[in-house]
Amino acid sequence: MPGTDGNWFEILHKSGCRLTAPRRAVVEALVDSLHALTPVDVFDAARKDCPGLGLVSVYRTLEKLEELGLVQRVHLTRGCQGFVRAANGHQHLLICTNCGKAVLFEGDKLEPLFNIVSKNTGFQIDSHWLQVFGLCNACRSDS
Amino acid sequence: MPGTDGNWFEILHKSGCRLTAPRRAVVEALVDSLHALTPVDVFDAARKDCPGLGLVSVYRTLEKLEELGLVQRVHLTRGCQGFVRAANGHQHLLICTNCGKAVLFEGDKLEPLFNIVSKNTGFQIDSHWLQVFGLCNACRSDS
DNA sequence: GTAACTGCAAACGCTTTGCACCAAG
DNA sequence: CTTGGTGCAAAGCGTTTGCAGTTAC
Repeated sequence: MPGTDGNWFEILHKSGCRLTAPRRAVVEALVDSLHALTPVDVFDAARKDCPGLGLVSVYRTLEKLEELGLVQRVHLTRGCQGFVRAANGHQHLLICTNCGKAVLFEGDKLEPLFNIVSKNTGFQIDSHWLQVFGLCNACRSDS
Repeated sequence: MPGTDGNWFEILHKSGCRLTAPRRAVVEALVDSLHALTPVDVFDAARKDCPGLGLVSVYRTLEKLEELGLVQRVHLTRGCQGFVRAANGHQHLLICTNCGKAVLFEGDKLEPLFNIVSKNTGFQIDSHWLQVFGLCNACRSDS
């Protein structure tokens, strides 16, 4: 859903943050991207808008965005340095293992499974976390 | 499933690894544990069996065990430094957010969901990854 | 004017690498 | 004897922190 960046600025503003050029650039980089981005990826992208930007500001803005639930981490086999726009409600991440494209999909259907698991294990289940890996349309055609 | 450590040694041996004291200690620490362990956790536990053990050997053994599919990473919100015994087949991880207890459960039921997602997104789905968080029986009673 | 934000440099912590020695097979 | 494994120390790298100057509001 493009065009939601106005909301992000509004949310940031409402939580007492100032809308500086470096922060704007970082936000734009993440809102515009359909891929999971590492801090350095964000840095590189945002530097085009704001050449003086420092990596530190990227980290600090990412932290704030994660705190506000606007951005979430992507966990890959080799680490969890990726960030994408956060899912709303019961959405989950689908990631292309070739190009890194990230898509959200609905996954409400898990509750029945959790009820069974809860009964069998005695756990009180609070949250879950599903990531699916595969090849996107474009990358399938290439191979 | 306790008592599977014999298999691990056999598998290691068959893939050309030598069964040294440090390696044995690291393997024992992981086989015995029902919790996700960080490299340092493993280090501490394994040092009881093998006092001269170095952290480096823990890293190197973990790498080998992951390579052989005997151990898998646990991804938590703040990082992915945890290791537990790997799941067999279609099992998934259930983790207690209080004590770190890790339990495996069957989760075959996801295929229908993936078929729908695949149809909707054009992705070819290769693998998935489900982790569930909650409180285990013991930790529920405590609170 | 005030408090939040900035970039820089230094500090930090976890992980990896180089190396000489050791031990399993 | 060969080759893989070991511990140590140092290097590496991504992230965090301290700080003085800057800027949104």
